Amino acid sequence: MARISKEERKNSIISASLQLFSERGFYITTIPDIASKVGMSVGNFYNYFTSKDILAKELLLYIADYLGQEIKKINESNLTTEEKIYEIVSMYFNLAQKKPEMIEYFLRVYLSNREVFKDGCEGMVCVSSFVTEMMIFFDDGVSNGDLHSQDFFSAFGLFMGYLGGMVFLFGEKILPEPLENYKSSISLNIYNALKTR
Amino acid sequence: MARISKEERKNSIISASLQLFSERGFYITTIPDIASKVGMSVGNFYNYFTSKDILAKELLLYIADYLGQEIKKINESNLTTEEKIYEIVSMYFNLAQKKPEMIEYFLRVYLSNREVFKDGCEGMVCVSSFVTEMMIFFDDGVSNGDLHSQDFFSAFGLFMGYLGGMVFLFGEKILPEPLENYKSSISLNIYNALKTR
Amino acid sequence: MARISKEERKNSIISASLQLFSERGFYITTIPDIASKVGMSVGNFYNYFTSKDILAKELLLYIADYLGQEIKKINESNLTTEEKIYEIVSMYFNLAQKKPEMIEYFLRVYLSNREVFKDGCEGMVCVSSFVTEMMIFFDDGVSNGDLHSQDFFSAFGLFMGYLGGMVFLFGEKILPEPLENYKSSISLNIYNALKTR
Amino acid sequence: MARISKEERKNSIISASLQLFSERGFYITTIPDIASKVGMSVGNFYNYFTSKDILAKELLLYIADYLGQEIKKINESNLTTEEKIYEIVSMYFNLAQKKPEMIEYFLRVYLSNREVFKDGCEGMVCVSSFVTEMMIFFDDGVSNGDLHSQDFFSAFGLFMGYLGGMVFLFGEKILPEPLENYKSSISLNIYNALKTR
DNA sequence: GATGAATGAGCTTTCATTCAT
DNA sequence: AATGAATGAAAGCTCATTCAT
Repeated sequence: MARISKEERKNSIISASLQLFSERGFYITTIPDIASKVGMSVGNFYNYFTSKDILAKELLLYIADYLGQEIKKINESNLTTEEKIYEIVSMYFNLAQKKPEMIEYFLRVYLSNREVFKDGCEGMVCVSSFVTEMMIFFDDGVSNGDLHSQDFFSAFGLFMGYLGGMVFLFGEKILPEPLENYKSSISLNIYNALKTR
Repeated sequence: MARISKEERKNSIISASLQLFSERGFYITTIPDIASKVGMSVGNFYNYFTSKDILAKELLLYIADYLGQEIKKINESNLTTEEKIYEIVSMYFNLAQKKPEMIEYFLRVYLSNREVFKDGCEGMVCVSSFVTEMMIFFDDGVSNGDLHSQDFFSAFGLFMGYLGGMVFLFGEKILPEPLENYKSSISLNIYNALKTR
Repeated sequence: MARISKEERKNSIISASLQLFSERGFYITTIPDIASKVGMSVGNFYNYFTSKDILAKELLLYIADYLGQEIKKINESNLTTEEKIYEIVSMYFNLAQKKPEMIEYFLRVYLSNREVFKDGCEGMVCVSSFVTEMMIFFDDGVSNGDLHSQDFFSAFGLFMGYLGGMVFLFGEKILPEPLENYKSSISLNIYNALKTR
Repeated sequence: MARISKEERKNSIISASLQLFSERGFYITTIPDIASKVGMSVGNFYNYFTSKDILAKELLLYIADYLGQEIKKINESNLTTEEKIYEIVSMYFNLAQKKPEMIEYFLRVYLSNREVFKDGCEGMVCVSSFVTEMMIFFDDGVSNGDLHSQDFFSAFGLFMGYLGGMVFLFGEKILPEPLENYKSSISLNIYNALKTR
């Protein structure tokens, strides 16, 4: 009658470490911190993840998969391109408010600790499930005639850089209004930047 | 007959640490690393900066001032708003190629190591000289009737998030073309996003 | 319908641990290593040996018994003392080539990890079955008038130190020729050292 | 007016670690043990030796050099080969009594922890200053016509294996008499084994 | 007998910072 | 101003052993 399955244990580590890493940073968070948050011994942690770096990489995959699935839903919906942009912005900002650790991990851990992800997550290897869906979104928009054709990364940089920048400002408590209130204007800015001219 | 003034010594620490922090990251870089790159003893380092964190904050001020001055020049020029956008993008990308450590420091050290800048650089305190000039740019554009009026941070997030995102992709060697080639399309995207509707 | 008796299980642990200890060393080899080589769980290992140290001591007894029996056969044969020396050398070198783990365990684990054998294998307690047969060999030789009378340990040190030294050099791949080729000259050296003067 | 030079500090680490390693074994001895025996902080230890393994290798070189020098003196003396054998045995046994840690390190640390010396001390690399002098001893004896010509390692194994074996028995407190008393008979045994036939 | 998750003490090593010189 | 040896707390990780199932 095991209460807690191995899978559940692993998930609780993922959840605890995601929070700690995104709140405090990768180097500030220690394995004892994580273990004690999960309610497990340090030694036992290593039965689930063989190193701190490997945990970091698995977290990245986890988040990229999550975001990829969310965008996939939007891609497969019957919305217009302009509406899809709004939905993506909305999903991203909602996530940033409800589970800030996911977006923060992207912004603060992944984007800045190159050395951690160097081996095993080169290029976009570990975030491909997310990037792929963004590619599909753009390709669809261009095929529809809604978006003007351009280098994917230029459009990607706009979209994700913008959203990331806003969440950063939000996290710094600099924004005068709740993220919610920016959804429309930001979606419109993005649409205006990318739409067919 | 001192060859090297105190000011020059300080500058050489700034220059060396900027490179090391942006290449390797804040936590990976040690004070001995910096001291040895400067050609100075560890003990003497502390005559110039009283802690590693304080060095990090001074670097941030240094970079924000530099960027602020560059944007100020553009603000004070006789260019149209659209041209100014191009000039800012151009300045930013040129810098990312010639002195990548400055932009990388912004992206990788400042944006992600909150704990380091928490005390002393809350909010925008340490980057105000840069943010102020960006505010002037937007205000001017709106006054001119070139840009539509909106929450400053929404516009700021677009501009800086976009540029930061592109430089990140560039640093990851993911961009298929040199940064140079993106200047026009990105400036146009930004202009279309912000211009009067 | 148990396929594997308790005795067989124990033997397979002995065999696996002997190999691992002698190849990698006592401290490098972990109980999980041994268990996985045997194909058994870590927990179950402790049903057979109550600690790592106890396993080490049982291995020592096992090897000493084996060697003791081999020498006993030679002692009980009708060979001359000189021939017996050759047979002992030959047996030892053959073993070092066919089952190197036994000799290596003697040389590398027993001789150097005093702390492990301190309690329970003091003095010659755990190797007495082997030492006893060597004593018999010498006593017989002296009785025969073939060997000159001397302190047993001086003769024992010569014999076993010499053989151990050669096997060490062999294991280090320093010997220019196969062990085989040294049998005669070494037996002769030993005989010349010990024979009646 | 520095009391303790860097060189002296290093020597005190060598001396302390040699004792601890040979008494307790390599894996049982911890860096804190060594540091506290020297009266130094753990961190400072690493200013002198960059790792525990490197310390172990430097100790080996140190001992091999010491032994090499002692044998060199004997080689360069005007003694007969038989007398030289006695001198070597005597030197070795004296050392085993006065500075047992040196011989014990050879026997217990070097001979058994292959993994520690694998990188950097392959073959005889780290003990060559000692082995070389033993080679000279044998070559001289053969040139003189005192020793019969044979594979060097066979003679070396006899000599060093024998001495090592005796010191081992001594260390185990198995020898009925002090080492001193064995010098003559052992020298004679060695001489009889190696002399011209 | 058998399993393997769990424990926790303890290891090697690092590094910001200090301070006697 | 300059040196660099010294400190010591703390990190990541290991592993013999236990125990609920």
